[in-house]
Amino acid sequence: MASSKKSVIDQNILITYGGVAKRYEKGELIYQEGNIANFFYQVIEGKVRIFCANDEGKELTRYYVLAGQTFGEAPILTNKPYACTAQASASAVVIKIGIEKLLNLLHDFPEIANDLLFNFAQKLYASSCSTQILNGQTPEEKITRFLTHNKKGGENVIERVPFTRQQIADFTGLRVETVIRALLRMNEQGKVKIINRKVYF
Amino acid sequence: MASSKKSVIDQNILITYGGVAKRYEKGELIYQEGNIANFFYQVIEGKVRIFCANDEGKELTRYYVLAGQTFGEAPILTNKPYACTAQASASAVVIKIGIEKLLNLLHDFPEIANDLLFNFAQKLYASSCSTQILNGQTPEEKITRFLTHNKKGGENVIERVPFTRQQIADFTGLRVETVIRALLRMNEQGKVKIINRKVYF
DNA sequence: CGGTTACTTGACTAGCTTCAAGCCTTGTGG
DNA sequence: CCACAAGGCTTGAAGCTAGTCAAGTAACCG
Repeated sequence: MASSKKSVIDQNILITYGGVAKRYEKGELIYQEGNIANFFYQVIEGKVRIFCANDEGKELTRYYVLAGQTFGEAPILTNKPYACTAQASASAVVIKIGIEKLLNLLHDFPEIANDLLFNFAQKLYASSCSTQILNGQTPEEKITRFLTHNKKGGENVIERVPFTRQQIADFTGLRVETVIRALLRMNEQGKVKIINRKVYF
Repeated sequence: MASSKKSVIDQNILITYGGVAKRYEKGELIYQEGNIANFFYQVIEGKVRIFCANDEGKELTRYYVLAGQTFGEAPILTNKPYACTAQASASAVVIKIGIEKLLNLLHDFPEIANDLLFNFAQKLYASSCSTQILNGQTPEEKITRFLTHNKKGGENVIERVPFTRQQIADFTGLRVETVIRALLRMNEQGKVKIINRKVYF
């Protein structure tokens, strides 16, 4: 089995140092907000959604973790309870590894620690961006920021938005109806294009 | 000059590798949202406020950086424009160092890279917490989360809240009046104590 | 073709923001 | 020691708008 070049940490190395793979079915929770953090995770297959819930149970999507990417790092390294909940958003396989084992691994492979540093920097940056989204005053502003941050192409490229209105709502903290009405206004103003219910930005 | 034990990176090492110290007066901007990221910063003295502004100019405080702590790391390591603005919230001295010089430093001092990893983990965690604050539905919920995250003592300790109502507003994205009215309700409900205009939680 | 999911629309409401005005507290200078 | 300025805090009234609820319609998928 060739190691995946895209993984933050080579999965064979994770296994060698005591990592354990496990499959989670769609909707299953991997850990919950408030739980004591015991493991560091890396996705092998599928997709994991990280979200936090407020008192009324409304879930705000923080981000999705794809194959090769890690999650649950911050709480385990800072010895804090998880601040978010991790849920398999489709059938997923993840490797989990305890803190001591991870530290052994990082000790033996300093270049992985270095990779992790850059990886953390990316997450920090993404986190700043999502704060910007939530700081927007109007739904239009929040949605525009969200769409901008998630553009693959450059500024002048118009591309199909790969999110449902519900997903946009979950990322921006708005309600579906609000997202729909805001997108309609933005369509009239030419800020987005809606063709056959598909959104282009 | 003895090196400060509390600094993320020993300031003498920073200087040796080409870091430059500079003083900023109260209110002065160190870098602005959208600027190209050129430097990594560490505070020597004073306090720096990191905030992001929305289209209407309303500023959301992300966090304050105290002496010994770093800021501006994520954008420079990911080669992105700054997502926030950094402003001296009191007269402050900061050291700035370019990316190549920093990478040389990290290469020569792997243990500093390791410290930085834990430092990043703490920032990521703090970032998750501030997202939770913004995800709160009601002002009460936002304020409670903010106060909880900023408690020094344990759950059962009641202590003076070291923030003005305006500062709480800037952290939670609310308006002063809303914070005042929410705190009054929370006082009636026994969730906080207001004695002589000082808030205890 | 039938069931499920995604999207849409309208009416109503709650509550945060805004604007305006005034009060209290603290620190400073004469 | 007092007067005053400045910043922080408080209050009230009014309006806007996102949230909520309810009832649909359209697209997708097996």
